[in-house]
Amino acid sequence: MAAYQEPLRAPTIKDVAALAGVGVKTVSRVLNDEPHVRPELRSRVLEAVASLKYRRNTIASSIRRLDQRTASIGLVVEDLANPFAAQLTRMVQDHARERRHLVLVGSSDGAPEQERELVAEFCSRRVDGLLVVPSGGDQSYLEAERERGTPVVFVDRPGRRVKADAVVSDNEQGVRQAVRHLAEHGHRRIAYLGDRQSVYTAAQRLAGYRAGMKELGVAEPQARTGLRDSASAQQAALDVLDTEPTALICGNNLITAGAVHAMQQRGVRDRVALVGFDDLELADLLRPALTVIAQDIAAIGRRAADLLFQRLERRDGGPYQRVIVPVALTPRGSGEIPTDGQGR
Amino acid sequence: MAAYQEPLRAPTIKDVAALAGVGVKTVSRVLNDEPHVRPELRSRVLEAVASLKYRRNTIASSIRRLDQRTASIGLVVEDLANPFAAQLTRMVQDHARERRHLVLVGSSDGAPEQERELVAEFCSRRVDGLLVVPSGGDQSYLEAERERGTPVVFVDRPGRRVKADAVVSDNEQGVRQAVRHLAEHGHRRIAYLGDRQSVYTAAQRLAGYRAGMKELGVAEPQARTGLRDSASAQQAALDVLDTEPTALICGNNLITAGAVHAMQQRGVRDRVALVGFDDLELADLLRPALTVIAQDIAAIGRRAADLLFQRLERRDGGPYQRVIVPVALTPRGSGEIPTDGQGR
DNA sequence: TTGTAAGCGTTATCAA
DNA sequence: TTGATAACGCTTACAA
Repeated sequence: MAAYQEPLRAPTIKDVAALAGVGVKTVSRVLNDEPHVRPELRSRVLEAVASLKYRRNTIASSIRRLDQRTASIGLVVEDLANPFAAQLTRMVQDHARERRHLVLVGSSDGAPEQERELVAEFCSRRVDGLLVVPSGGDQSYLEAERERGTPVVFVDRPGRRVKADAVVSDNEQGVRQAVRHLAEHGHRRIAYLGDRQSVYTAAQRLAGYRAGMKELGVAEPQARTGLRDSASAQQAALDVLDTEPTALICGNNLITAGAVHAMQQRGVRDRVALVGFDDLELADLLRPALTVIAQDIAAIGRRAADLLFQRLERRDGGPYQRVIVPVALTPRGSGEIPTDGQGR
Repeated sequence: MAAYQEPLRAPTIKDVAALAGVGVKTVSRVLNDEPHVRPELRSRVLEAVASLKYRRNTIASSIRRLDQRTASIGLVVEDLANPFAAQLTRMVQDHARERRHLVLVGSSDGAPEQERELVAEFCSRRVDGLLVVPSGGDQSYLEAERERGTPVVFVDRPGRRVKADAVVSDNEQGVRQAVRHLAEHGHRRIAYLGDRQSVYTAAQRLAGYRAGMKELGVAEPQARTGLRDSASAQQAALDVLDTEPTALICGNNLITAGAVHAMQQRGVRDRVALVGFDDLELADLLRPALTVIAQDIAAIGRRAADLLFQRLERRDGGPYQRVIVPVALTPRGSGEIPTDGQGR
């Protein structure tokens, strides 16, 4: 009579045992592929499992098992909608899947409290390990988790005031390489546009620019920093273009987008060289196509996942490591525009 | 002596009770904000919680609680590295967080077995609900989950052979609108490039193209389908351009990228109009900038999450719904190129 | 080889 | 208002 059907109680190991006519331990043995089960009983159990559509309650099993493992890991990124974070998450997922682990993800939006909150929720769910792209503030609160046996690996930037592994890109070398690349095409008046120096990666990249320019023997490099979005980058680029640089290096993809806008506005896309940090979806469709310093996101994800699972497998994983992943300069046109005597 | 420190056992509700000098039930009451606890005891419990750094084991609590809720949901997308999936996931996360739920994510890569496997893992963890971007094949296997009380909402495409809610974009109207838009700029020779018709969205979009062209009174619309990647789209676009259309509509962003390449190769970017389905990161940096039919990913994510949580809140959520989310044509230049008498 | 009983950390029951 | 005790679904210890 009732249109609404009460949901069926999910079958338990007991139901399976009863149907198969064996004890619960035998069912447990079969489900966990433990030895010492007569083939006949095994098949009877499997039949019962199939006919009841039994599905093991992983979370119940984890609370009892000695290692308390949940076969899940937590990942905190800054913003999952951002392509870097999305690709990273995908990589982490793939590596987690190989180890039969599931991934809980959350976005911190760069806010330390949100980061902490997510970590707390993950730990409340007893994830086996944590992968964190740390926001500002410090990560000392993670010491407590680590002491309780939850390993942490930082990604993209090292954590602060906490001992843990970290996997980061070689930001400095990347920009340095960009400077050299432009120098090879005759540039010396190379300006730099960067994000706030409080951001770890931004500071590293700026350092790379300075080091590169020093190497080039340019006394007064021109760097504009503190650019937090595309619009401010565009404005800064317009200002900088007035000083007639022959080349521009942009510290991240938002800045690159702003700079391209500015260059189009000034009509100098074909005359001023441009190298951007981070690859962009349509980089090769622009004219000239964008030369970029591309991060090896696949490698970052793999190394981070490997480190985490390594610590998970043997509790004493050795000293904490900082892995530095090389970046690759990808020439597509905009970084190979020669000076043609336009600079001084 | 040992360099390696044995991880501390995480404190339990019992430890808290002992320290506070109360029974475990009282602690549980405090943690769950239940009434009938003397303020004095409450504060003693909270003190103990703080000093032990106690953190409730959510998974243990879920196995005992009557509703068996885990405060987590599962999301299966095709490929998290894809911007559509990434933005969708972000939206779902935000809405889940509002309801204090966590999100487990996985990528199916469009493979039905991977989709099933992910769903199985999620259900094994007893997620409260499922959000699924269905792959090919059918989703009848989800009936079992729904019967056991796990609601399912399909996203982007409806599931097959299973009754469940679905939230999809208005693909047909979108392309139809694109045809009208181009017609308003004088076009009649409008060609269409689309993905395999076995893909739900591709079939809908093609239907929109056909309907639009019929409305326009064009007897023989020119559609090329079956394009599964950028390279094949580029080749198809080259072929199609030989027939001298005055405008092109592309069924998804991979195809759009291929078509833009082809148009640049032929040097017709400024002469042939272009409208693409799906927005692209740098669409406004191209010259001419790309006119696109943009999906409202925020709305899709919100509606899907709302439907799911609605079913979660009252078990009898009413009849299954198919929500159709409007898309928006975003003019940026490439879709507003006039025919200039180049077409016939 | 198999099954019974205890126990994981929590919430539910119910008597005090 | 409080807490002892049972129970959740599972694994582990141990006895048969």
